[in-house]
Amino acid sequence: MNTGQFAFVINIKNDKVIKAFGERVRELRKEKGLSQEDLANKADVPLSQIGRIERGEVNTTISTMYSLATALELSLRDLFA
Amino acid sequence: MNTGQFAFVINIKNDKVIKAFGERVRELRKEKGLSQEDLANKADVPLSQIGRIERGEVNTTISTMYSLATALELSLRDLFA
DNA sequence: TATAATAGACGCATATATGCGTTATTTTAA
DNA sequence: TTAAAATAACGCATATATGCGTCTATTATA
Repeated sequence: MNTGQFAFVINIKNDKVIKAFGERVRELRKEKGLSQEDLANKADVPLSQIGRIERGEVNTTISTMYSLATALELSLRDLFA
Repeated sequence: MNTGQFAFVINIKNDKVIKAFGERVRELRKEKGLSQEDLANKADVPLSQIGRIERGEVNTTISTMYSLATALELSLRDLFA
């Protein structure tokens, strides 16, 4: 009958770090008074990607991190608490 | 006749940051007196990947960066000069 | 030298980040 | 409560990071 519920969990490795990074980006973005769209435009990173990053859904690359840091007027170092 | 030479350049975006990161990893690894293989084992990152990272050939993810930082007994923050 | 240790350089498969677009949901303000 | 703004959540294509293995080249040491 197959009426059950299903859940899938993928990509567990260092998952807490990824979540924490997303929260940090969100926090920094708000401190600067930017919307996700503002940040997307400034950093030249797609809006949908900003969302995925902040929700901790993706394992962001250093290149994207650098684009975000620059848009937030921070050093790469300061992206990390 | 097509006897010329060809060269391909890919993935230019933030390329200097990627190079600088590789150099930083190499420097920190040597400071700790570790071979690439030592670091690969400690961080549970494939040896070939350590090489690619140090040579600036790959756009490393935060998850891998965290594994490296931990193996080097550093914070993620300190992976950046 | 030679030998070992280390690093570089491939090739290949798989997983997934990115990039772009669209629609739904939630939040904020009027 | 309604409209607008912001964010979430999809779908899909493409590029590429990772993971694993193997082989070559370089460097250090006996």
